[in-house]
Amino acid sequence: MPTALTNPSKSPSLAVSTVIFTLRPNLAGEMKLALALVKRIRAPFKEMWALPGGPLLMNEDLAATASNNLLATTGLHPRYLEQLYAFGGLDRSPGSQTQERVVSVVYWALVGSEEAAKAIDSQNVDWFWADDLQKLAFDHNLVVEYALWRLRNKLEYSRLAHGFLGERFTLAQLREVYEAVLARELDPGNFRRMVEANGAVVETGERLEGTRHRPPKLYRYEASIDQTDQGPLLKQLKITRKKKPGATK
Amino acid sequence: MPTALTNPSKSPSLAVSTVIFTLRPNLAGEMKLALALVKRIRAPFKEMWALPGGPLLMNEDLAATASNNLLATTGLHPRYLEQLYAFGGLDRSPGSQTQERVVSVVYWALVGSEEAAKAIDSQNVDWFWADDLQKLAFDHNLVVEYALWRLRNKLEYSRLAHGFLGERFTLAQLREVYEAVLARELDPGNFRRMVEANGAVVETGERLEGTRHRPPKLYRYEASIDQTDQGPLLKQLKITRKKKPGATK
DNA sequence: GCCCATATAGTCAGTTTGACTGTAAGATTT
DNA sequence: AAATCTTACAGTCAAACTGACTATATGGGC
Repeated sequence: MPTALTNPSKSPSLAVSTVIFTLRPNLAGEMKLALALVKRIRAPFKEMWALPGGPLLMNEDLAATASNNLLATTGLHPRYLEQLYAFGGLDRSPGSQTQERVVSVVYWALVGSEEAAKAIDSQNVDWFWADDLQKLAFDHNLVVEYALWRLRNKLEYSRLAHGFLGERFTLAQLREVYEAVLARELDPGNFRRMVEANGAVVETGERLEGTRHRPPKLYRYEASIDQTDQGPLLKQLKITRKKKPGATK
Repeated sequence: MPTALTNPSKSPSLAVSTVIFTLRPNLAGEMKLALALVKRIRAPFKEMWALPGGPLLMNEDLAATASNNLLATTGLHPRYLEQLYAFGGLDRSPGSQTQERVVSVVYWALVGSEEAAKAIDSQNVDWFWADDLQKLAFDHNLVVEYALWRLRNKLEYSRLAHGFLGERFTLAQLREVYEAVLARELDPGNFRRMVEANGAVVETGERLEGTRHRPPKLYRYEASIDQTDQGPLLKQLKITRKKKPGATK
């Protein structure tokens, strides 16, 4: 029987994995960035933690596969989903000479904090702090590191934070998201100035009552300003909403 | 015989395509951004121009496939090569119900101007201006648009321009690259200030002789500063670099 | 009422950015 | 050889931006 390398006419198979981020309060009550991992139940890397994923099916979009996978493992729907990278090295799995070679298209996703809290309920799925990660299966440490880097870079010039928050939020809550993702404190005044200058966040007119201090205003994202910064790729999605037959790109 | 959609257990096959950029002088002698396309010789989209590409072989890296493909079609070696995106929609090819579904991992590459000039010599391969593109096969117009967007965004905070230039170059030549890629004019003084502040470009001590005006200094890229900005992905290749340059005078 | 905690507003200096002006030096023209 | 042309290179100025900081506002708890 020919091994993978002696049969180069056969194409490697495709899988889709997802780095699922959320914010969770730690023991001290601070919001920290966490991600969902699943425990492998078979070789290779049996018993180690890994990113959730699965094969790409013939009748499913890449993004749909990621989304469905996310739903299957965590029971959640992503608030944000973006392709990260396609990993296709020859040595991604140990003993790859005799095994199937797999190319993984990795997505990264954000899920809301409240949903995430009550979501996972399985021995083999759990949340882990993003900044203090053990050795994971395959090349998943590198994958996570890259996803973290992308998340932190994109946060600045997009409305990514919305993926962690509800519809209405105070500036302090928004700042808390930024602080958790960037893993450093931000000056409240300067943060307010930055957000107001951006213009993507507007007042709702309401205030959050019930605090033991001055009630802060509630804000929301201005829907018309969608600067998620994927460049021309968003055209893909918007155009698919059009009617089916004979449509031109 | 089951078609693709009725046999979802089979995984889609994998291809690698590449957007190959170079700079070429137009009729007026100005450097403009161009890209290499190949003419399709069979259906679908027969006779239309498309991005060069081919299937992913079992014993080749994703990047190696892109690089080899580039060499096969243009006879050139890339000066820069980076993964762009994995395109895997269900409707990428017309009549996809009865055909193989293909997921394309797309790379984008830079090749030097001089090499590019004497490279392509085939009826079915040619250079096209990036800013004035006809309708291409498949979803390749979208792919090119995205590659263009990435190139323009990355140019600012990396040493991408090196991919178009020789080892030694004047600031005017470097500025010409920027102007061609960004498709707008830049102030020479401010450009010089920006480059000097960055620190990745240093004087060689030589000057370019033979011009009909004051001879400009020749510069080169400082090899130690490699800020191509792929985040942690570079660790894959080489274990180097830790700090960002940051401070400026 | 007073105090406390946070919201919100404003200040200030250092840095960056775009537009612009001035001077240097080799080649070409007269 | 002097005038002139063209680009290299240097410097100025104001507006915008940034990080650090101070001051005031306003509810709840006492």
